[in-house]
Amino acid sequence: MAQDPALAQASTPAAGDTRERLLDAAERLFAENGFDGTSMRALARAAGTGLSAANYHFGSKEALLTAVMLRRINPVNELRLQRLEALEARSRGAALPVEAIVDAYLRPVFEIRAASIQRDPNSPWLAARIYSDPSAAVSKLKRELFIGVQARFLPALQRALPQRDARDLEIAQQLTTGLLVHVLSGNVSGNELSSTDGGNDYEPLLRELVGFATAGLTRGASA
Amino acid sequence: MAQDPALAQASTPAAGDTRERLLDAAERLFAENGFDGTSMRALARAAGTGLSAANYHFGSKEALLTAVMLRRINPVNELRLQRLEALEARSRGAALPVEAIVDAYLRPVFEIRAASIQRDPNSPWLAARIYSDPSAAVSKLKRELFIGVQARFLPALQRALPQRDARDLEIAQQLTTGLLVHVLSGNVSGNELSSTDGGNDYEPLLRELVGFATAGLTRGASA
DNA sequence: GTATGTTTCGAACGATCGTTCCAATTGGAG
DNA sequence: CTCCAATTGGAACGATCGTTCGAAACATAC
Repeated sequence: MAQDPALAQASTPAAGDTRERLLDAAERLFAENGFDGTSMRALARAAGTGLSAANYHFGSKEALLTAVMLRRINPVNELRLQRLEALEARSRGAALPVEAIVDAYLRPVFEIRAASIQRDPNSPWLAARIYSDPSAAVSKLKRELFIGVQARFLPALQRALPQRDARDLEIAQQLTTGLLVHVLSGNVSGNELSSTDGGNDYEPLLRELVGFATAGLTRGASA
Repeated sequence: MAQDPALAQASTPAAGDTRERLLDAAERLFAENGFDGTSMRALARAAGTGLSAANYHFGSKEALLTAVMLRRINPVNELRLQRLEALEARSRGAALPVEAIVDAYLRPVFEIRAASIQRDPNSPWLAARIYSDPSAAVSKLKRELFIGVQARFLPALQRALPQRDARDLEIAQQLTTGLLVHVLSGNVSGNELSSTDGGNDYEPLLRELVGFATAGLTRGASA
């Protein structure tokens, strides 16, 4: 049956973005119901595709999870490192302010989310909630994605706080990550990371977060 | 077939502690693999019981989860409130040191775990890891169990830090809970909450935790 | 002894899981 | 047009899920 071309195009919706729609749906559902709590069927239905499309594009549920996490985390980590390097380039070897390091570590998460929301107000951004998923598949990925950046930021913190015990400082750094995860998991009230204001209303929360972490890292040492 | 009485008794192991063994196994498995990632069959096998025993004692998987969490959290919350009241009774209306409030909030978790380990070195203590479970069943319980105690501690913090904005202070309090959850989730290296030293080696980690949280809560205000 | 209520177990139920297979459809290249 | 590779949807697979059921095994009171 001869169809209107525009309609025919709609029958294969938006031409090959099935893969992206699957990623979006997976991100949202994994975040809301966890990895084990999300079925491939619910995922395919949310993406508006058939069940086998997900397995065709990603091979398995676990591979889909990996793709979801990498898509969100890689830009964040790149921006983090870029900020840190910019700070170091400007300071010419001198120790950086702790608050600047913390800001370079935390802010990119919110910035990239805001950019994502401005592109699409309905863009899911619950990826970080996945980090608290106890599923074995998640735990494996989690470490790999966090450890690289943390290892890069730790020396900067040590140079900024030479008087603090290196071991304690490492713990404090991991606690900072804990703060971030807790916020992004939605466990902090007032965490309206919604689309109002184009996702740019994160500043008060981020400020509290940076201040809290900076204070915790510094601790008695000269700020 | 006539059996040795001791052997016959062993066939019904330890006489009716099936319920407790189910709770222990559930706590361990829920913490390791999440709520959705733990099957009733794996749970029964770990407890050394039949599959239907769990449903007989608890009625459903979700009810079992509730029982697991209540068993661990109630003693902790009671001890928390008891400590806070003791502090207030001694100060006779004066504002409490922030660090003392934070200590009263965080320390009971580690103390009760240490006591639990001394009773049974193999005692599971991963209950708090459940808090990071994104399962819907967990989320529902979580708020109820946390909110009561937080609401009791917040006024004490506000009296101790009257110069801080009440709203920011509430966020900071929730961030403190985030620190605790992150530590108990095993995401902080050096978190060897193992049975060595009878579980009493938590002091360095707890000290870092209290110090971090206190600094974050206080922030610029006079300590 | 019998009777009663509690506890445990193994089998089975229907539902849903992740994955696989196959036919149908699509979009270009020759 | 034909042909080919990429993509999609629907049916089906075996496995496992939470739960239910009925028959044994148990302790206890009479």
